[in-house]
Amino acid sequence: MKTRTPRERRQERTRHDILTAAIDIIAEDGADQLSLREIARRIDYSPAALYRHFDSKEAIVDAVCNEANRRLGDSLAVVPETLPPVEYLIELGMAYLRFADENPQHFHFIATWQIPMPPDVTREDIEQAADNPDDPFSRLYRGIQRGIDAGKLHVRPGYGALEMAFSVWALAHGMAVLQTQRLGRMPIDFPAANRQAFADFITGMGSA
Amino acid sequence: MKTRTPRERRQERTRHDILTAAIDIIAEDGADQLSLREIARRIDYSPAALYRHFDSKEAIVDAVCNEANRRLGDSLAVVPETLPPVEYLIELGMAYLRFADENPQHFHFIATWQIPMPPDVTREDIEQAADNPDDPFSRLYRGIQRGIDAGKLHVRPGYGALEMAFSVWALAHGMAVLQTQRLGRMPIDFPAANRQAFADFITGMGSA
DNA sequence: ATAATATGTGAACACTGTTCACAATTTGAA
DNA sequence: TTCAAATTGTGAACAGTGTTCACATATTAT
Repeated sequence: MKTRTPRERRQERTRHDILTAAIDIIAEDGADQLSLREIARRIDYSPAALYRHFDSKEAIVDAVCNEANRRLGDSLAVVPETLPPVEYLIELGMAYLRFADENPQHFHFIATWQIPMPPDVTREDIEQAADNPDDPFSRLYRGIQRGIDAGKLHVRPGYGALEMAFSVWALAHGMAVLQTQRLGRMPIDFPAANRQAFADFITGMGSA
Repeated sequence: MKTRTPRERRQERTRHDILTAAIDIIAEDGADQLSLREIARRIDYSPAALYRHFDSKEAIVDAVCNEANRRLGDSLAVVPETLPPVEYLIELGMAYLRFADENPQHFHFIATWQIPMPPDVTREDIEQAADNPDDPFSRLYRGIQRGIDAGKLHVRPGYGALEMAFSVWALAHGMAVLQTQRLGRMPIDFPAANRQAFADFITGMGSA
């Protein structure tokens, strides 16, 4: 049964309207202006009606986060995987920063919101999840492994692909947070400096 | 006139009580449980009374942020400045991460809250502020400069001490954010991995 | 003693997320 | 077609939030 009933289609459409309204509010007025009443106002529903489609505001915010994460994946997808490993990792980081710069509200939202982690994540889980072609972290993870395979990144005891991926992610994330929220007005040519920082970090990870 | 009037002493004490209550609430129940009414309840005032001492909740939060920043400065101060530059920078980063790990609520608060930056910051401003011995960023900045002077860090066109300090700060900040809020349950030996990442980054910044 | 200032309060306002009894609609089956 | 069941939307209410304001009290300075 691939085709859905009218009711399910309407339900899906309403869910979509709610999320679209939420995303618009965030983009226009910022995340702290997001309220159930404002969402309801925009889509001509009563505030209580939202509870027929989402369990809570938190559920709506989670859905918005997932959508933002999907868009981040799209932004990272433009980096061609045919690039040599080192260049690929640098461009991946730059794409991450571009996303944060062009969608500051959404990025701040992602960066701020508490995402509960599944309590136990094993290395096997991560290996398997790495197959997901669109997941942002998986993209980075595969890029790191290509760098290792090409001999450009140097594995050390207790410091393998996962640790490298985490560290590079942390560098990019920290840059994005500081630039969008805090130190963005410093007299720095951020794109140039960021590119150099990525290059230095990857160089350091490749030294014997 | 160094000695203050009784009224000023009471005023100062009340301000201190308010901030202490706010910090306690954050430490005990988390930043989202911080409300003026709960602060007032704890110090036996009416909510309206807080407005005789602070302009708004935001003003209270700003003061808490400053206090948290001061404590961060204390945590960084334990790293002896007599260490060789590279080791000093690594230990400074580790101290930053230790602070975030041991005061997750306060760190999340600092990391989350929007601090408005003075609109224009010049290099001269930063050079002067670098004299402040206790400011966390200044500490890092001076450590970077020691590394440069010792020939351990390699200055490039458009990538000097300020850019290096910003990048190292970003790496540490990103690690702290991800570990305390997001990926802390990954199967990684974080202290060891973080140390290696700092070392790699600094190595990379020293390569010709 | 008196006028000026500072400090604290209760009540109210406009918000927020959430719940709930109730009505209207849509659905699936007899 | 009829009828019961499930779904969807609503207004009202509740407890909570930050904030304001007229009013009373207490402290200071003249």
